[in-house]
Amino acid sequence: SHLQHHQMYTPMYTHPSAVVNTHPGLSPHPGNMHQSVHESECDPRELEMFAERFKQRRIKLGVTQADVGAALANLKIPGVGCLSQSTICRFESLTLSHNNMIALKPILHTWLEDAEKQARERKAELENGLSGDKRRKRTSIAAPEKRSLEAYFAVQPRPSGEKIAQIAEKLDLKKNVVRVWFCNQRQKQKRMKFSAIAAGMGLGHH
DNA sequence: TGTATGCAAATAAGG
DNA sequence: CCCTTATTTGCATAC
Repeated sequence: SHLQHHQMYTPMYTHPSAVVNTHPGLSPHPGNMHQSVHESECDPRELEMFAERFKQRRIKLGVTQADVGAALANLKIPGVGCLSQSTICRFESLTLSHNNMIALKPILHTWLEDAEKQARERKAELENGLSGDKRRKRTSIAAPEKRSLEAYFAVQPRPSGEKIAQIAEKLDLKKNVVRVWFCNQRQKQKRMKFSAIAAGMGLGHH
């Protein structure tokens, strides 16, 4: 239960095979992929090379990270929609978790092949009506609302569903947004408590 | 103007 | 349906 360890994909010195799992004794389960397919492609080295080559080829195509992210939706792969510029950027710089890198690799690989193929065919006709695809939306909670939520949290960190609905209405936010906010706030609280303890143990700095 | 990044929403998966 | 824990992304905004 180590929170906040968003173990980034560390390019160097990672053993080719001893990765993937965050918890030695717990369930691995990234969905339920059959890791038997091709494990050679999980090699950090291989990923590092792919990411670099991907960027080179992308630039050669004259496409931006944002373009790639948006274009992924046109690929129409089952569970794949578009991604943000941020994510593409992080993939190229290997600042995503190792598992995340592995999950995204085949998708970006497909896009690259497709894009180069089209470029070859001078198929100059971009985006048509297109993609009824969904991108994960991120709500931006304004400062005033955030302050109110913090005030509610201070008095009651775990409001009932009823209370949450009430707060949501008062702040003009979706109930689910408020519910998730409280969940995330609880996680944050826990992280803070941990780092505070760590600091108290002298593991911190100062 | 494209690219990084910090902070933290949204999701996944087991209860 | 909601929670927790672990993770995956995206908005905003700094380079």
